[in-house]
Amino acid sequence: MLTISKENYLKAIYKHREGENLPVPASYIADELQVSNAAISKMAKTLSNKGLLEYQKHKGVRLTDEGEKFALKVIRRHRLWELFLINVLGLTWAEVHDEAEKLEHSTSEFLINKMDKFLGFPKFDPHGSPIPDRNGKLPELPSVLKMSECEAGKTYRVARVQDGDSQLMKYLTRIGINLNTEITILEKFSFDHSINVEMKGHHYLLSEKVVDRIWVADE
Amino acid sequence: MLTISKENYLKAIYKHREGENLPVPASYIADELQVSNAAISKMAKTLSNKGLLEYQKHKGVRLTDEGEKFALKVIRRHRLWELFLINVLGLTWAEVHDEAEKLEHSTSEFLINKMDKFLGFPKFDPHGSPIPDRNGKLPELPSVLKMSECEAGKTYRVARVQDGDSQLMKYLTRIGINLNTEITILEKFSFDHSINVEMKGHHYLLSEKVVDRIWVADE
DNA sequence: ATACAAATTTAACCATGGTTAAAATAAAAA
DNA sequence: TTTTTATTTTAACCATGGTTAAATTTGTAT
Ligand SMILES: [Mn+2]
Ligand SMILES: [Mn+2]
Ligand SMILES: [Mn+2]
Ligand SMILES: [Mn+2]
Repeated sequence: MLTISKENYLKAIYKHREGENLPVPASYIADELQVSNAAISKMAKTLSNKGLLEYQKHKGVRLTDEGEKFALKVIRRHRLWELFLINVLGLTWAEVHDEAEKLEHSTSEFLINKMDKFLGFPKFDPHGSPIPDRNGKLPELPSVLKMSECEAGKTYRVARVQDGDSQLMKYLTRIGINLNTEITILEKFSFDHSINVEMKGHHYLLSEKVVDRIWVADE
Repeated sequence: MLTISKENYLKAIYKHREGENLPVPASYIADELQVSNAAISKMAKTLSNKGLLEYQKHKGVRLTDEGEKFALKVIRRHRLWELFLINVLGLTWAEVHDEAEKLEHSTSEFLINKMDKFLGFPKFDPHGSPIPDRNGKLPELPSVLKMSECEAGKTYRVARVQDGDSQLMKYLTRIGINLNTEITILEKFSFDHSINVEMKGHHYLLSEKVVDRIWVADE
């Protein structure tokens, strides 16, 4: 069994690339986990000695197959917990991430499989992120694009949002953005990358920070 | 927030006395937490400096009011999790303790209160142990006696069992002992403290180890 | 009262996962 | 190509929560 710290490192590394296995720079991990760069260098060695990372000095780290397996386990637990807390206990979009961040390290394989079954073997979590199955296999991903790359004039459907920032989640809830919400792009402003949209009869000017954290699909 | 270790220490100390606030010997805690006596001495100082324990060398430790408050919070989380896992996910009597032992340290006040409400503010956990409410108040305890102190010839109802040993829990399940099971004491053997009982038409010889971990009430 | 045994505490040590400050390396600019 | 800046690594240090072995205290028998 890995420690909580090690699980968080592997998850952070996986999240950065999510798909392609490109080297992840130390500073990204440091930022994500809120620790110093020095801590990353040290842990990179440790995890690399355990065979979970490929690590060459000054070249960032990459997950080995073994490392990826562990990362996917943690992500599976995280995402199943988020869905479970919403479906069963009625928590909100904005509330589940922080709870899942802790529960993901205290959940046995046995328990998470029970939860998975209870939920009907879901393929996506409440933020639209894919849930690895018990073998670590991800579902086929729908084709999505970042809202910042949308075409003006077209209408899209929200397919995924970046969770983790509960402020952002509250804001989205507040203005009524949820998974599958239909949004029409009215105008894109290149000087600050904000986007003017129409949604349920209302107009909103969404800042760069927001449109960079929402993925949409053709309706 | 306390660390996982500190939460476990406080819980272990509370569990030893469960009611009267008598000093708890170091060796009991060491045994319960599977650490050395030396670790207990050190932690006793630490927790006493934090105002959670009264500690005088060679005289054991006692929880302060503050310490007891924290212990009860951990116990609340533990017992609510056990009930939740049985009621919602269908885990068994024998399975829940170990899961709860980990989840109890990763559950926010917010989440545990949601669970409490979801379960209908239960007063007892699946093993018959009382659940502290959100203010740390315990329900009134039913009058029970240890099975080892029962009278031959009388019939009792199982009111509480000591969880924590999953082997024991499996054994009890195996022979059909559950909360509220009716048991008639046939004969007590003083030479090894075993007891011969009748239950659902079957006879069983229960060892001292077993009868010492079951509490019953008059039917 | 003395000796012995048991329980407890101290001392010295260790692994883990952090920190800050300095050194080294890589990348970007001049 | 040289200089400057940004990133990463190393070094020295620290807190936490463990360990074992030795010393101390307490309780029990003689
Ligand atoms: Mn999340
Ligand atoms: Mn986490
Ligand atoms: Mn339990
Ligand atoms: Mn525990």
